[in-house]
Amino acid sequence: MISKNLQKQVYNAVKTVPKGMVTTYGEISQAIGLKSSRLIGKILSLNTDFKSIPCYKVVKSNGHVSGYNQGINKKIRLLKADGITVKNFKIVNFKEKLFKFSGK
DNA sequence: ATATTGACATTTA
DNA sequence: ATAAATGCCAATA
Repeated sequence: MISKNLQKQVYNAVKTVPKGMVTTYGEISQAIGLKSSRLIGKILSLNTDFKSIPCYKVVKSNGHVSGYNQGINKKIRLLKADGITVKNFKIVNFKEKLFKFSGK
């Protein structure tokens, strides 16, 4: 189990991502103050509470969409709904869609 | 204390 | 391009 405090930090970070933007596990981990992306994936997997946490905005650093308990297909669909173009499980213009917390 | 695992990232070859 | 190795944090056995 992950400390709820960690989860809370992850949720906060994900919610900070503006519409039409996505983020990566690495960015979130940095935003939390860690350097490991694995924690993020695990925490999100424990919750997958897409009602409150838009974890569909979280993708891999290379722009490849992965990880979604509800189904990767669903995640892509949600991304498209946010204005993100996904092509063959990859985000188009990923760099332009990537939102960096880097900072505060 | 160590070993394993997890929706991963980065570097090197 | 892919494959292998290393790093990293937290929880569990």
